[in-house]
Amino acid sequence: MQTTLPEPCCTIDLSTAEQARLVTMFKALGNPIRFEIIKFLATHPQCITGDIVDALPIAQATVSQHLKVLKQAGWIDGIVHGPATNYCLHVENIAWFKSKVGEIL
Amino acid sequence: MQTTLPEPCCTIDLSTAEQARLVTMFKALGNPIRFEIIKFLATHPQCITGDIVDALPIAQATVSQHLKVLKQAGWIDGIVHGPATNYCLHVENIAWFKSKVGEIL
DNA sequence: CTATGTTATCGTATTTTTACGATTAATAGT
DNA sequence: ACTATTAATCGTAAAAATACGATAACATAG
Repeated sequence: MQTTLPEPCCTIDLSTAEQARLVTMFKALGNPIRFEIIKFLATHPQCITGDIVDALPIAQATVSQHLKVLKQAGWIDGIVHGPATNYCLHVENIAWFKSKVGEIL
Repeated sequence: MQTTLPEPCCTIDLSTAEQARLVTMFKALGNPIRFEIIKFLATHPQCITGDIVDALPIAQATVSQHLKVLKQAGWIDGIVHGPATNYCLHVENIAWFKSKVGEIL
């Protein structure tokens, strides 16, 4: 009953680095708190860490950790402004993500 | 130096259930092996579990587990055909994912 | 220089994910 | 019914993610 492996119907053009970057972006948004942060930033552009902390039911240290993950994944950008940090969505990377997902799926 | 929380610039229309579903889909693809499986299915439509196992460097039990995660997340569909299972991408759910991501980001 | 406000990092406990071998389940062929 | 083939599930060990309090770092105000 074993069928031979069908020939590929097409190829996907994606470098190892690009694929790793995509997986990292998927992983970063695969967490309810981080998704909430992205949603918050989408509706509240240019807010500081404290605003995000206030909007969430978790400790400041944990929020900071999640922001780090989102930043390293490329979803957000943090600009230090005085003692505070302004966070915003990284529009270029988000566009790249959507474009690549559209190519593949 | 504390700024007041800026007013939301817009709202995002997303039910709790939809948001949970999106997070689950992001999480499922946030794993290198599962991403590879999706890529494999995109280029090799209608193959069986064994084909996927052969294409990956991990044990059959682990592949089966990953397939379950992808199926529960809605990325793929498994149709039992004799002793084997044919897997394919769940095109409707994928379209839904892309559409929602486009709305939000 | 000191105090304050803001955020990041450290150390750690708990939970979740990942991977494996072994076993079970289910179907098809003889 | 018996055997072979295919895939899912079980039990479990190891690794990674998540959350917290405490502390450190850094800029600004006084």
